[in-house]
Amino acid sequence: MARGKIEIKKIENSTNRQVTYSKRRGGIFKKAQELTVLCDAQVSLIMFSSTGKFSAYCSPSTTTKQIYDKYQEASGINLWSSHYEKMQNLLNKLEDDNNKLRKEIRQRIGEDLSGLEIEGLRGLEQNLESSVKVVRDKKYQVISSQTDTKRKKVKSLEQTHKDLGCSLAGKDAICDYGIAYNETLDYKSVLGLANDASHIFAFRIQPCQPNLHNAGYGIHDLRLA
Amino acid sequence: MARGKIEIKKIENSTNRQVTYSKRRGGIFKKAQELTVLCDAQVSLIMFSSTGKFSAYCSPSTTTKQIYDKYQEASGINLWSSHYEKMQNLLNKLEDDNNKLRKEIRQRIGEDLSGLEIEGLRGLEQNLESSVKVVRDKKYQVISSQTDTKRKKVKSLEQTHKDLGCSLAGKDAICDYGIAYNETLDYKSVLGLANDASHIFAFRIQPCQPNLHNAGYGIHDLRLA
DNA sequence: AGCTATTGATAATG
DNA sequence: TCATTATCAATAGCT
Repeated sequence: MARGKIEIKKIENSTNRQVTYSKRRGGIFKKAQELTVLCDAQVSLIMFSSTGKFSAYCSPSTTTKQIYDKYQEASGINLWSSHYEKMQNLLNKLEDDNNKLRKEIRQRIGEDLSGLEIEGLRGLEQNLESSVKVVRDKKYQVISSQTDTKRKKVKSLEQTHKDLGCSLAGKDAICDYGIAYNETLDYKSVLGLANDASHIFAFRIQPCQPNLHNAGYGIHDLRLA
Repeated sequence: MARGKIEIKKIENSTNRQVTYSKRRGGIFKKAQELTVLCDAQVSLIMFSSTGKFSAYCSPSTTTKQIYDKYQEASGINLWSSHYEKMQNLLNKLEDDNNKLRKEIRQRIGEDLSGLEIEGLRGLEQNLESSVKVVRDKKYQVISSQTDTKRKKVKSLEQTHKDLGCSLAGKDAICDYGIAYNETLDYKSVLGLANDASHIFAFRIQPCQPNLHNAGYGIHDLRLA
């Protein structure tokens, strides 16, 4: 040191602290580099200032990662195990969940029933029947809601027409609206002639023909983990 | 330095090199410690001598692992990226799959139908009906197989009885066997009075009463990712 | 950033 | 390895 020695304790003046940090950082880096050359050593030096600025030195013959890997071996302190193990556990859990979910779906679509006894089959059957009922009810609900909407729209149009005084031959006009109404309500969907949205379900299957199942597995292959 | 300056190049004399290493190592550690205190810095210093001896310093306010983690962030060099990223990707994919599977199951049990249009509902309904049919067929198959087995067993027992010459009043004996047969065949399961195996399915639900669904979610909570 | 008086580090030696 | 010490290097305080 110079111009008087200093006590080794935190420099409270922030500017002085920063200046000293810069100077001494340079000094240590130089020392590290000299040690590397003079003594054929491998050095890794990482530092963060009080403001969070980071600097690092590493001997040219190696890398920071290598030094830390060697450090782990030498010290017996495993730097990654906690992270790694956590991830591994989470991974295993997710894979396990996934398999259970896939198996459940497979049973729900009528595959892989061999593991089930009579009680299980009964339970599954009842369960599926309940589900069908819910879906069917929902479907009817949607249909009737759609029908209502269209009907109201037609009525509203009729009213508008009347209000405008556009008097065509009354009977024919109503007849036309009737046709419009029927065309607007999507016949195909009500009658089930189209099934365009079935891609939502991964399984567009014929459960009695297992060899055909794969065709519809767009999203998940239930056989893989 | 002292008693004459030295050139910064590898010290060839091995003993001198070792001595210098020891001295300078102490010097750097002292400098690191001083920097830590004076400037409130965080320092990690790891070094290996040419003979493989390792020494390390770390600021008391932190750990080598923390410094290393910070170093990775600051430098942008992810030192375990190869392992870590692969795992992270796999993890994300599994979580994604998981969510899709859960959603699919939720729809298959009649929950979460709000996202489906009329076409989707039709598809799901048909799909579920197919599944019910498969399960029902399988159930009947199991039942009849069980029945056959029992029937054969009874016949075999009758035969044994005859062969042993244990002649009770013929008619009564047959009647008794009949009762035994009926008792052995699990009535409860055939009639659906018991449902013991339904724990296989996460959902023992009444789909029309969503507030009751949770009760049966033994394995997976489908609402969580 | 430079400067320099002063202290600290250390090479050579015992 | 340890201590000594003559030198050189690092740097605190100042500009």
